[in-house]
Amino acid sequence: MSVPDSRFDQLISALKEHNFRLTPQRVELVRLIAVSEGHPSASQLHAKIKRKFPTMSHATVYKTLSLLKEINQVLEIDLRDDSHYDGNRPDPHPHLICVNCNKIIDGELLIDQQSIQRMEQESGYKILRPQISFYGLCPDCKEEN
Amino acid sequence: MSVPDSRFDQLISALKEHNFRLTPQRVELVRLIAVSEGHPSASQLHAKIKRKFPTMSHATVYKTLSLLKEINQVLEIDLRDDSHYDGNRPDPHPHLICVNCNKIIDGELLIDQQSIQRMEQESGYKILRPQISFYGLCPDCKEEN
DNA sequence: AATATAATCAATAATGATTATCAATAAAGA
DNA sequence: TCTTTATTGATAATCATTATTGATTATATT
Repeated sequence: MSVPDSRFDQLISALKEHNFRLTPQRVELVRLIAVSEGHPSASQLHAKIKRKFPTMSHATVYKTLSLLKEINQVLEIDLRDDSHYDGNRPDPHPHLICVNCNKIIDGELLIDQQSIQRMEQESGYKILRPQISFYGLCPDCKEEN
Repeated sequence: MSVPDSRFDQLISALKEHNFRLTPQRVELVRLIAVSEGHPSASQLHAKIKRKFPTMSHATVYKTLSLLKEINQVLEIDLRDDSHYDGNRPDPHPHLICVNCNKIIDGELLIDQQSIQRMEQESGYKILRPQISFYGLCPDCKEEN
């Protein structure tokens, strides 16, 4: 009870809370997300899940990721050719994205909650999902110049 | 001299500085960007520029926008189906994007330069272009629930 | 001016991630 | 077990963006 749930359990609970059905495909995708390191793309997740569910289609992966995104359990990292997902840290945080090799890592940046509230008040928007991307050069690609 | 250049002049100067040629098509696109209000998409800019240059192709618009993006004169706002551009405020600032009607407005958020430098040091990345998007509901769409 | 070189343009086709459709299937609760 | 209805999966469609290529234009050099 006082022990924090595993990431897997958190995700499953979130799906239940929102009355989404727990299909085997979903459970497996959630498992993959929970154990994933880094920031896999939809295609990469699809490739992995096909080992257990050879008939799994792209559309299903996309739909499940959309669900999880909507209930704020995964962050989407919009790249031009290929969205990636962060399933281990649902809290808003920035990503550093290499414009040369596309490597993505988590960034640490204190996001002032008060500033966000002020922005909501001034704009009248209800903010649902922050997406903070810093495009630049990773250490390796920085040297290649 | 002490009077700040117009946005148009700034953009033209930036292109010159980087030794990009000033073709009539580019000058016109820059003009459209300088006078644009809001956050036009590549298609919208293309539609406008076709009035003066009926043969202008999409590719040329994209290439010119890419140039301007690289020299940090326009911010790209990556939406899934359709990138939009902010050509009037090249300084990093957030955008509020309605997930329902796609309306985009500028946000005001003080981005602590020190935090960014710290993030660069910790990660080893060289940050070139921040992109900060807050997805949510605009005032109109907020009510429709 | 004339020529050589390089940049840019425009038209077309190709790419490829994402989404729509819809019949078949299966989860969840009675 | 039965019923309801969300979900799945196969297929095809969409559509922004990019690649390609040959023609055109600007720039530099003589």
